[in-house]
Amino acid sequence: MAKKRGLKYDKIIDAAVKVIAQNGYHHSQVSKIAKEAGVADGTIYLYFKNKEDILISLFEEKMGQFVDYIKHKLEGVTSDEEKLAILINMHLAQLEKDHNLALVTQLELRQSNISIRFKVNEVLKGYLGLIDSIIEQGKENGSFDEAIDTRMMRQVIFGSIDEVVTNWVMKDHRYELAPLAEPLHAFLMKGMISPKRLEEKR
Amino acid sequence: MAKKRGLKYDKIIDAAVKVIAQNGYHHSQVSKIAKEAGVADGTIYLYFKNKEDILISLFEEKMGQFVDYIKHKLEGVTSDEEKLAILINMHLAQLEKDHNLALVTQLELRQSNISIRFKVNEVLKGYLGLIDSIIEQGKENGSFDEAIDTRMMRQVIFGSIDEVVTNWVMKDHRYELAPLAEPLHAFLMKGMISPKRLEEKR
Amino acid sequence: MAKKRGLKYDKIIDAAVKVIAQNGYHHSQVSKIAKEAGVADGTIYLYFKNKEDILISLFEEKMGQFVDYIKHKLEGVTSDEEKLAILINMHLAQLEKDHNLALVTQLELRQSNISIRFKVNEVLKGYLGLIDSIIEQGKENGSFDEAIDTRMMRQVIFGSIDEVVTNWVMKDHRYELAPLAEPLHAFLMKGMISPKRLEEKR
Amino acid sequence: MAKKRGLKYDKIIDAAVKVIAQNGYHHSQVSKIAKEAGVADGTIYLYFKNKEDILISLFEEKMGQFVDYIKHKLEGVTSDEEKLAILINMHLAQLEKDHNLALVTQLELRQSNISIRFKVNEVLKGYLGLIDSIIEQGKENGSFDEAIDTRMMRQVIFGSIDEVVTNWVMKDHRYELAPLAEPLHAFLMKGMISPKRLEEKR
DNA sequence: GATGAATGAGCTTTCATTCAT
DNA sequence: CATGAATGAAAGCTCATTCAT
Repeated sequence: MAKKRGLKYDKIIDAAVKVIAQNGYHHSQVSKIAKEAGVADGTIYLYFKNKEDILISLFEEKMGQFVDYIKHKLEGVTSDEEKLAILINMHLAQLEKDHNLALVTQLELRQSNISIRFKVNEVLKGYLGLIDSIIEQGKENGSFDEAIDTRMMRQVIFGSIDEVVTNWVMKDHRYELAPLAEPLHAFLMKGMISPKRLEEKR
Repeated sequence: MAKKRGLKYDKIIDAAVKVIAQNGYHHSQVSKIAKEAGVADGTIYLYFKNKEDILISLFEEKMGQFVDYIKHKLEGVTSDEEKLAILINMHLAQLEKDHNLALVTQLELRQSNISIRFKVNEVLKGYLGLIDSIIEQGKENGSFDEAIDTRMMRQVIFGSIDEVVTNWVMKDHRYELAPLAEPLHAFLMKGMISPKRLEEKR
Repeated sequence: MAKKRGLKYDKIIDAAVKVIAQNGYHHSQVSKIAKEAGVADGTIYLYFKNKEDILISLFEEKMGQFVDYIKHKLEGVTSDEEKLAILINMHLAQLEKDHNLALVTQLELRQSNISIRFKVNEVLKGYLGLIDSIIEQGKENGSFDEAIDTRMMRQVIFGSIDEVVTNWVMKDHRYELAPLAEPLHAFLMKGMISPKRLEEKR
Repeated sequence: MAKKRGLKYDKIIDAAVKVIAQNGYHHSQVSKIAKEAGVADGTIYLYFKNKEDILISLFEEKMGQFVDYIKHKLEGVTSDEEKLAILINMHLAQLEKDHNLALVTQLELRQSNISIRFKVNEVLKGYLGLIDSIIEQGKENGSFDEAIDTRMMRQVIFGSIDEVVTNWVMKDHRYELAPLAEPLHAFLMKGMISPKRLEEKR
């Protein structure tokens, strides 16, 4: 029933990001999104099951691109430390490039009800899995401290980045975000680096 | 008009925590909270300006107690490292003690609209300021690395703790939370400790 | 939740009969009924579960009065033949007195969906049971032919009266209805009278 | 514009009967009927003016066949009493043979709005006229009581049969319908038979 | 202070119908 | 003839807030 492809599908997704960023989730009526997309209200329902589905699809779509892009950037990189650096950098850079998207993912998407939150988390798993795999590989390669619990390390990494971005959004994007990647990476590395590798560095 | 004190004031706050935790934010009508509190719908408006005000007051009230309690625990503690350990420990322990409150602060409160988010952030500033002061003092005392930006360090600390708690809540409190304080503290300390102090440790 | 009594309850029922008779069921918006009743839209939902519930309650209310009234008229009547005469007469006379109600029961109420039809039938059972008891008693008393199946006889009686009323409604009440009671009764009696009683009559 | 003939015309009519019987009138969207008929939504509008027109045409078509078939069966029958017996029998037997059609004519068709009801009644006139002509002829031939009003007699006949069928449909076709024709006919005849003929019978 | 009946604004979704291809 | 993607009007119901008692 709901077609997940087509020119209008993309138009509606983009309209939704814009309208929700501008008006907030609770004031983004379907009719407003339709108008912005240049389609009739009913057309929305040819492409999406309901209003919730717009939100989830929006996140799936953008998050998918996001993860794919980062994976692409990581290809060929051998240093585990650098991998983490690239991930943090891309995360901040991508959201800095699209203020509206940042607003939606950091604030509006979290206003939705819990059933959406769970679906969002499902989508997020792809990204969290990516972080996990970087950590695991680093531990195997002897780059990262084997003693550290992967889940905890991932929570610190994702929680830190997320908090940094949210603070930036709530401060109205008044400062540059990407430059915060380097010190954040440096800080995290001090906690993650394996004792042996630390020794070598001296 | 809205009195911020009284027996019924407290009853309503506690009813709100319970009702929101049980039913979710979007299904917590004012009438339901009134019923749980054992007062009439209209009575709510003698103590709170509107529904938003219940939420914000709830957070102010609980967060205030939370911060006061941690401040109290920190009194007399001289080691900066230990201060941070206590803060993390208290944070996790307090929320583990009250599942309902954890549900409300980690998930439900964030579903409200942005104007509430900003007011909640205002309340949160007291707690974030506490973290900042621990960091600053630690830097002054030579316990923490002076080179690290205080804001970033606070974002990492708060973001990490918050992510750890949210994961625990979304996993239905299926594991113990407080034991996660120690490894988290250890991890963070590796990134924060001053080079000089690190040297001494060897 | 839905209060089945009160001044406004009656006002809404009466408004519904009027509005539905005038506009037809599908063009009788809840807001229109509320306006006619002189209450707010939301007030409707303090007294009725939903729009369907107005219809069913309307029928319950009116049918209840209808059956009670006929039962009252039958009190003290001993002749089974006369009982049937009174029932037919009352049925036609009552509906003739209230054109709007006749319109609603004969046409509009049957436009509703099947779930309503079944509930309406449930309410109707009280009336059909009354007819059944007249038949049974007549058979016991030797007034009516024992050989005739009660259910079939009731279907003929009710079906005939109903068809007569519906024809009158669809002909815009352009002729008098009550006078049709006598010939209808006479006709039905010829089929129902017991052979023995018939013999006596000669 | 709307062609009343063609292969697809019949396909759509039959699809409508099936879909309405299965899903109920209010859940029988044009698109569903189109799908069942194996044509595009738009094609419906090449054969029918609008949705109402499908319903009316359906009834015209089926009712026409129905009346033709009964007329055919009545050919050559000379006894007026037997004519009525055949009519009742055919009426019940035809609907018993097609449960879907019975569902549609007895319940679903009556859920449509009043303008349809009037058009349906127009179509019904052919059948009612047939009943009328049997009555009139019977009165002329001295078989039926001349004193009885033809319209009333027809209302009793049609009302009774209709009620019998509706009861059967609402009881989910749980018993056999055709066997009810004989007692119904016998009952009606007792009221209709002319006094003179009755005398002869003794 | 306390009550709770009443208010009425606000929005998602369906589906008959059209028309460019 | 046939298609089916697109249209857009239309309405039931909820719930925060008020105010007469």
